[in-house]
Amino acid sequence: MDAARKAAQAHGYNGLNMRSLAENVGIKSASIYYHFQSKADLAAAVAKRYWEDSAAELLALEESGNDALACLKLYPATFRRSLENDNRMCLSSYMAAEFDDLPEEVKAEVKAFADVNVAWLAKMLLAAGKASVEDSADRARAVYAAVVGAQLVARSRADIALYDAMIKTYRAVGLLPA
Amino acid sequence: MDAARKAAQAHGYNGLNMRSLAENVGIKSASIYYHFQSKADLAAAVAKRYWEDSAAELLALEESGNDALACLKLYPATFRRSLENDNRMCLSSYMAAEFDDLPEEVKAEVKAFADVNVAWLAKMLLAAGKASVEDSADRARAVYAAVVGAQLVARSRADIALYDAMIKTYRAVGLLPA
DNA sequence: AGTAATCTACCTAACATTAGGTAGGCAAAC
DNA sequence: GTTTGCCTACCTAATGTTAGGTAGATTACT
Repeated sequence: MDAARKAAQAHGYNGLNMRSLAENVGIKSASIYYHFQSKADLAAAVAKRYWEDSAAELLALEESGNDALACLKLYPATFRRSLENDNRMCLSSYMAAEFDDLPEEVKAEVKAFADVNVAWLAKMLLAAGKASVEDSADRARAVYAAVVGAQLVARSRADIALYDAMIKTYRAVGLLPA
Repeated sequence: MDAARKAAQAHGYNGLNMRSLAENVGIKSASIYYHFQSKADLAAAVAKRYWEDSAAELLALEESGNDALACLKLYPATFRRSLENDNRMCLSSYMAAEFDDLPEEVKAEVKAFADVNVAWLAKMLLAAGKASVEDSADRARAVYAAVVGAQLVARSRADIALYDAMIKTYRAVGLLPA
């Protein structure tokens, strides 16, 4: 599943390949079917674990003694790590592009990732006094989309500095707390 | 090429398929190879026309009597149109996700689209007094990334209202002129 | 304790389908 | 009469997936 996640973060659902995945893990592709019913099933499991890990990471951040403002400042780093990891991108972002061609079961998990992130951001924005109860959800979605976009653009140039520059600008204009 | 563009906007380079493309146009897939040497060649041509059309559209906007500020206000509408068109997305954004697996010739055209858009945005931001000479490029890239991200997120929910809400928030925080 | 049954995690070999791509031919247009 | 645009009929490689089998560990039964 870890290898599958990495592959999907680099090549998407469509580019995820049972044979090379198996090869990476050191087994034959047929053996994958002992663990997962289908490629869709595998991808759904991977996407599920992906947002669960993200949720756990965000919760840990929240409970690590950092206040809401500090958490918000650290948020872009979570997306930066994908780029650091061989210029990969967020699994959910890649699959958002492929969305119309995704099996239903995968779609649901992809949505969940965005939901988890937006909900966390909304909570933090509210707690940090950066948004009101009414607009925290909207603000959170905007922040999420902007960060996702920055990652996508930076990836297409394989340039993390570009990501950093965009995040910096988001902060300068007040989309993200400085 | 028009059909290929539409297909690529919905399914990406990887999802672009010579057979169904030919079928859509009413010819056989072999006949495509009379016009284009390869799938990569076709995709490069499509991507090239795509950014050329975008450049022409932005130039037209600029020369239509609108001032820089008005142009900036209209910019998000260009990305909105893709969503209006059967929930498609920007060709360049989709291919930015697929970037590592793209043929060299296609990569170049995908980059060109972003360059054209960022350059235009930088020019407008500067002219509208929304950025200085030093930071107009950075600001432009941030705007571009944010809009791209909003389109990606909205597409994954097939919800244009979501796109509008995010653009509205970008304006509220000052990333885009209100 | 020793044997039988079952489970685990993989294998080889093939399946059907789809992909991009090619060779050569045919008909209309210039 | 050559160029244009398309065709039929393939090819090769790759895809997800299945069938059938196997070595070794685990469990159940006598």
